[in-house]
Amino acid sequence: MRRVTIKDVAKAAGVSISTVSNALNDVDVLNPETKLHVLNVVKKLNYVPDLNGKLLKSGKTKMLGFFTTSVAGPYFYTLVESMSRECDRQGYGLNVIVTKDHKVIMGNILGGRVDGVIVFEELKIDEKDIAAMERNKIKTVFLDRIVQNETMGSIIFDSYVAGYEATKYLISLGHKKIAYISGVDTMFDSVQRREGYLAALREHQFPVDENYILQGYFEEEGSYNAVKSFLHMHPGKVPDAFLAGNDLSAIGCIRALKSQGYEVPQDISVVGFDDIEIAQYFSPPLTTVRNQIARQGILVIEHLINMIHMKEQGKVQKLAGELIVRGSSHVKLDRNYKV
Amino acid sequence: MRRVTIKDVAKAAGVSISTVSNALNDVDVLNPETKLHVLNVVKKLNYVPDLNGKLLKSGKTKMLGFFTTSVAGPYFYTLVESMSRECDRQGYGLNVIVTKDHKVIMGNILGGRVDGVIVFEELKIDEKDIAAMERNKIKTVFLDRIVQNETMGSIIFDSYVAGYEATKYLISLGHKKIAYISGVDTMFDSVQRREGYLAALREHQFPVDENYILQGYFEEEGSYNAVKSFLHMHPGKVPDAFLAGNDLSAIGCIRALKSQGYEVPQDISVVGFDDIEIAQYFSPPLTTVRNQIARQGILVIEHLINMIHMKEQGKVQKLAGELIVRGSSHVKLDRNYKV
DNA sequence: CTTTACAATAAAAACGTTTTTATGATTTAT
DNA sequence: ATAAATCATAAAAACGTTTTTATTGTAAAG
Repeated sequence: MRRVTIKDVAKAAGVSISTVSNALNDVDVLNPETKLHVLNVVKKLNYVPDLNGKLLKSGKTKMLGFFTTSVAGPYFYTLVESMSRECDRQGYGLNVIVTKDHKVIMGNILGGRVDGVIVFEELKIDEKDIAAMERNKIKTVFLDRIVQNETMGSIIFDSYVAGYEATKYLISLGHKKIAYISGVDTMFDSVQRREGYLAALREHQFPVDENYILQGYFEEEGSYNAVKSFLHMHPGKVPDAFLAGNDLSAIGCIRALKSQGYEVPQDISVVGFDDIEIAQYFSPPLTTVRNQIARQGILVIEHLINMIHMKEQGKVQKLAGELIVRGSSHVKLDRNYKV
Repeated sequence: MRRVTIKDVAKAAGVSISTVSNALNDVDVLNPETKLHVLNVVKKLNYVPDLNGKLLKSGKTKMLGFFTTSVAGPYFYTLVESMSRECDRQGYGLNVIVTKDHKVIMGNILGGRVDGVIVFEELKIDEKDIAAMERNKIKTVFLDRIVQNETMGSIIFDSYVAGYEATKYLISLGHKKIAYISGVDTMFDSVQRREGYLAALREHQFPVDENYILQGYFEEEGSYNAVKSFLHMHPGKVPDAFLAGNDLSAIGCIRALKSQGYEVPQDISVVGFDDIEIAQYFSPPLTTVRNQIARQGILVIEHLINMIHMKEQGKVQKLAGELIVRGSSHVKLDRNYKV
């Protein structure tokens, strides 16, 4: 049984296909009776317009494409969920393409299957690809790097501000000796967070002690070792607080502190970044700076659709983090004051 | 700057468009020299075939559509991740449509934008819709209900067996007063699990007490409240064990129990379903029945693509769960026995 | 040599729409 | 009363491909 097309409807209704099209698309040029008649035939034949024929003519797919190497984990599903909802709200669909196949990626992007593109996928799309996309005026939003031109923008987290705000928060609790557990020095986020931390210290005229910057490699184990060996080597200068490069580091840090008999947060406050899922279930629950993922998703779609509608050119937006205060941080207690 | 089409390539290469098409699609009818020449021009002009023109002709989009009301939470992202990978492996793309708009859903399904459909979306698609899909021979796999005909199949978890087995496990630990924290009554899984639970009770001639069936709505908060108010209203009949409709409910349940001074698992055992990521990090680590979600994702795509390739007719597959015993369950201790 | 077969390429049809242009019948204006 | 404007609908073109059919020119067969 063949698909019912507009032709079949036209024949059955005894009109031309243009009349059927007009009736369906509410073009007010038709005799109301004709229109009604056509719509009745449409219903009787269970006709549903083929979207492919439609889009071939219009050139618009009403679909956005999200290209990524994975959708696993809380970051991604929150992002996808939020993007999807915003797409739906604006009458678009979201195409999630999970692949590492460069040919598939570029074929889909340049092949006109989507009206706009969201890219999260480190390193795979190189300068040449971006040039090709720019040439074809493919509207694009990048999530993992900064690109900006007429048809391309970026929405990234402001790790600098996050580091700065987290440090200021610790200072506001009365802490004076604040250590930072660094991640990987080649990573943008890690460096930015540290710079924010240093800026906050400088602003308050706190001395910057190089020894207070540990290397935790963004991992629980690395952080655990770094903190433990620090405590061992500098028993006289135990910090009031640790700012860990991410939540995993914070967990490692807390474990190390506990193993040496310190209480968190009574003796020492610890703050992390990311608000990973276990953060709230950890003991103590982590104070951390959360990426506003859902908000990022909405901004991405808004910006993309604005570019598609030519209401906006590509721009770079930085999203501030959100401090979630939980149990791992505490106002500094006077040493002589017994709880 | 207009899009580069096959016409432009033909003109630039001095050949017909059919020759260009043949060169691109590796039809071995062309003079090798001609082919090479054409491909060079293609490269020079940065021509990329428009997928829409292509699919209009072929009638194949090489896209599968996943229709759902949400992608949030570990179940969905694991499923989407696994389906995506399998799609990618088989040369398909996955279209994730998150919407509650019935018109959008049916328009996309019947509009031929995808070659196959995966549906997870309670209640929205009714019998009439299914009839329309069957009439149009839309290849479909349902995840939340049983449908079977030539072009439609289902892959579901055997929640009944899971509920039954989990309950039997609790009974085997010596528990007698087992409560069930229900999810949403309109959801197939929730009902099935409860039926399995009831069947196990009946099999052991345990009385079924309606008060022991709480409403947790598949959420931590809902479960927390349900358990807390139960303990408040029936202080005399505290259960030995709770079977929670999913892991989130189990967590809410344990929190509620702890807040009232009960120890898990020493005083009360708690078992959940799903084995979400935090299940193993929770304190205590959750005993739970694991859905083989990743496996389900692969089976879905396999079945769907088989139907598309006419290698298979619709079938119903039930996937058994797997009991993961962790710290939240414990053999029943005699009340007089002091640990 | 002429016919037939074949190879290589070009031309045309098709996919299902929307949109532009054309046509014929009324109505309005002069 | 005739030309112009309007209305309702039909016909045709277009979107970018693939596929089918047609047209060459050349080689093999008789």
